[in-house]
Amino acid sequence: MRPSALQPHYQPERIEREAQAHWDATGAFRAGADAAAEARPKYYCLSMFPYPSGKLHMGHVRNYTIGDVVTRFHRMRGYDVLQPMGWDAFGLPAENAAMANGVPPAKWTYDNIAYMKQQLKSLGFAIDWERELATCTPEYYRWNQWLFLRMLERGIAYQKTGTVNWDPVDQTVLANEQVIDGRGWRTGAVVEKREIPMYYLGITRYAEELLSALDALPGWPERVKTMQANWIGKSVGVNLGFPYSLKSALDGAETQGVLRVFTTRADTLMGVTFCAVAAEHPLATHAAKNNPALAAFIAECKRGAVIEAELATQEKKGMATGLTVDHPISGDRVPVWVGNYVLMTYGEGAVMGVPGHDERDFEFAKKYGLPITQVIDVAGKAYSMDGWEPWYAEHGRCIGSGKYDGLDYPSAIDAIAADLGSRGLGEKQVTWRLRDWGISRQRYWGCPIPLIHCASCGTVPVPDDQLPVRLPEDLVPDGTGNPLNRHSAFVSCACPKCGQPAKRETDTMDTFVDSSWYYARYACPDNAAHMVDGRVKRWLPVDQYIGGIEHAILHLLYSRFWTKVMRDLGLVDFDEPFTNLLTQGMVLNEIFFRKEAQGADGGRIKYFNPNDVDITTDAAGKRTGAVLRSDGKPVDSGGIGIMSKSKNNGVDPQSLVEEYGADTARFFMMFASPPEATLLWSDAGVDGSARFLKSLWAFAVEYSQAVAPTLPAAPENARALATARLPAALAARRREIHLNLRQANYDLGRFQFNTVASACMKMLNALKAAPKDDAALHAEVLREGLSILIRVLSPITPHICHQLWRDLGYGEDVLRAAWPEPVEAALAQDEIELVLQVNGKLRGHVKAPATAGREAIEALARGHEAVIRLGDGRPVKKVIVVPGRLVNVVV
RNA sequence: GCCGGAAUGGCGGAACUGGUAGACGCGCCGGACUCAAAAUCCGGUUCCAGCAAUGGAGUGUGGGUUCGAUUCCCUCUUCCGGCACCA
Repeated sequence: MRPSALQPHYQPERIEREAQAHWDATGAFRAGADAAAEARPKYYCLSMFPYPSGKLHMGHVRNYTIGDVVTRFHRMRGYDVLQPMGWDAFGLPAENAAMANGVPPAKWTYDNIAYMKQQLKSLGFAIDWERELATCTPEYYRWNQWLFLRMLERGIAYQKTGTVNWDPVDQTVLANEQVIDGRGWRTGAVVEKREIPMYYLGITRYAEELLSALDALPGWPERVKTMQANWIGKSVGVNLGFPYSLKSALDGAETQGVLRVFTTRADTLMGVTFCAVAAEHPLATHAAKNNPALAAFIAECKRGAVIEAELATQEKKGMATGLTVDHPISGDRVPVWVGNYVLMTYGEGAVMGVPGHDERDFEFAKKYGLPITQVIDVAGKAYSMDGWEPWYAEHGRCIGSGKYDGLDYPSAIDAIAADLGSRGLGEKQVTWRLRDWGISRQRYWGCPIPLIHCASCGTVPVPDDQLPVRLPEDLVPDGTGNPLNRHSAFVSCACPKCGQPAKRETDTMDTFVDSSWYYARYACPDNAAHMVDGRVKRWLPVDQYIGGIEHAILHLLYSRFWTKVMRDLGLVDFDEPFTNLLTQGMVLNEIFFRKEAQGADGGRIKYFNPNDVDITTDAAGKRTGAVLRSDGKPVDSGGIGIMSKSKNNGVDPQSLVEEYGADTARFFMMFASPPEATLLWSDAGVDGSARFLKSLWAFAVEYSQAVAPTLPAAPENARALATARLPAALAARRREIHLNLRQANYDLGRFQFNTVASACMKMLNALKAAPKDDAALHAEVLREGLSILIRVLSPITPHICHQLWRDLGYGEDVLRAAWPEPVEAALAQDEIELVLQVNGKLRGHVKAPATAGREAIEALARGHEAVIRLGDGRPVKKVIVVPGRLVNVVV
């Protein structure tokens, strides 16, 4: 076809508008659009859907550009690609916005979705928008409710109590994020722990499969699999009992009991000098009845943090209960302590204290003067009570353990477990760190839990034909508890069993429920009668899932669990939802804040956007501080952290797109760093990306007439340029093109897009440097080179490539072009240059025919001036030849 | 605290299986064009010594394996992510 006239100047705004209009008009990104598409192999490329927080942030742009590059690359390689998009639309920020602005969360959310969708469109992503979904719509969340009821029927969902943060002033449950230094974020009141009834999903039933199936996920990064395995935390040990008898304070009656503990170090059992229980443990409660000091200590422990990180870092404290239990082997009396470091949620809520061989117990014993005994000997090491040494915790042989002396770790555990078993006081056991998934949230903006509480029938599931339980969309939370509680139209209902007036459950589901199966719904978002249908079979599982590393554990684990539940219900026929996973590194930015002076209960922290902050430097250019531009007064540095609303350190990509265009924004995002790496945001360098695209455009304009009319579209395939007839200098440039193509293809395969961007820049540099002595041959090399460059670049900057492909006359639509492959003949060379090393140090280069053998190269090296000079007559000990790369002479 | 990861010029980063460290780009320096500026183009740019040829040092710290280590092993430091109610 004849090329149309290229605009003389690069006009991204116009090019991008036209390309997007073309894609819209042709329905370019509809997956499975017709029979021809269905005939191609499918490829499901999914990026984690965004929370509609208001505007896209850089993390989104990075995530979705990566997904788009993968999508477009596979499309050109012949796949029928599905890349859908939707909205993780329930959650806390909508309630916070409602409190701040008085706007209902629903309106705020839908407005945000409309704005962000337009932003996504302006970036030119190859998204099939016909499949768009939002989790806050009843059409979506009814299936959360439906599946929850199926889980309830099977006992996978069940009720028990759970601990929450309680703000006593606002009379409301707070998220962990809303607790700052133990105080409520709005009231500043000291937060209390509360035990309330909650619904749980039995993820621990799937612990074994969730762990072992990690091995069947070769397409997942090792680090994610390791994190998940550690989170699931399978440990094999011994569950053992310390018998005790208690005298009732009321009537003096003796009750017999057994304190259960779990340990992976049963071999150290004879070194037990105390036991420690959690503050919530029944023994602690019992002991506190007549012991006000202990009761006060327990109360203090219970007041403390809910968050594990805080529990783990707080000072280890304990108090004796005055109770003792009997050692299960020796029968010795062992004192029972309450320890603030013992977690009620792990194992039995009690641990045996072996200060001789556990660092935490050692510190605890030192602090409270409890005895320490050595019961494990490691050959050649001398034990001392004075200070902890890491080897104390190593495996060794038992000493000071009576009949077990001399046994090694496994045999000691076997012997001790056998003896405990014969007394009915213990057995080997597998314990998991993983806990069941508590999904109840005392919040408005979430999926209602479909239950009804009836005075006579108890808790009754909402019948399937009454689903969905619709969330009223016009409420405005005010921070004092769930507004659903006060909304009688929602709460009041009839009991489905007896018809009597009853109350609807007002807790909503954890938003992780919403995101645990959305990937399946994209296959059939329009099905009003079923959660999933046959179309899932074509698209699922997801071939490539892309999202932030911060989701490595929770979201991905919950999704895997949910998939297995759906499989066991016969809804899907695969075991794992995501075949390949790319964990994108986070986009970080600096954090600036001021602690504002406030009342007696401490200052609130106010965060400032880095865009509004100037860095001050000294004469040497070294950073001295930071000031807020608006008032010139200093702000504190909060270090570097993930871009987030709460830290106000996000950078709006919109301005970047408006100033430079989507292609530049996309190119820079890909060029700045490899996808998996953490990226500290800086827009220094955006200019370079813009310059490259401008320069590419100018180059295409300059040579469009020379290059355009002569050759068919993909000459490296259709009619190979004969390297032999090219002058050497021109052939060398052509070789660069194909070398960079080879490199780009390799890098695309491993998702290293920054070097793909580099390769494109190098290709343009090579084309610019191609000698023009022979105008016809020069034009042919350019014709081929540009066609390769435009196609390789098109997944990253699709708009400019769309336009250039047409205007240079390569074809109608670069989307339908075949992906280029390097031509072997173009890569071949007669003579190669080898690195010459003497004793491992670079001393020069030797040229050799490409066909030269080991001996010939060795001879060349021995005769080299540098080898003779540096060898200084010493005998050559060894010559190492790495074919095609280097020769190293050792003297 | 525990689990996972990262560290390379002034900056972002490259170096595929242990084989030329710093590709590509930014910034900076010098030059061309311009009345001037912007834009663009050309050259230089890890550090130290030297006019140069060249030599030495160098991939967070300290050690180890190897003819050869950014790459493998051990140690430490700092930073980032997760820790179950932010998403």
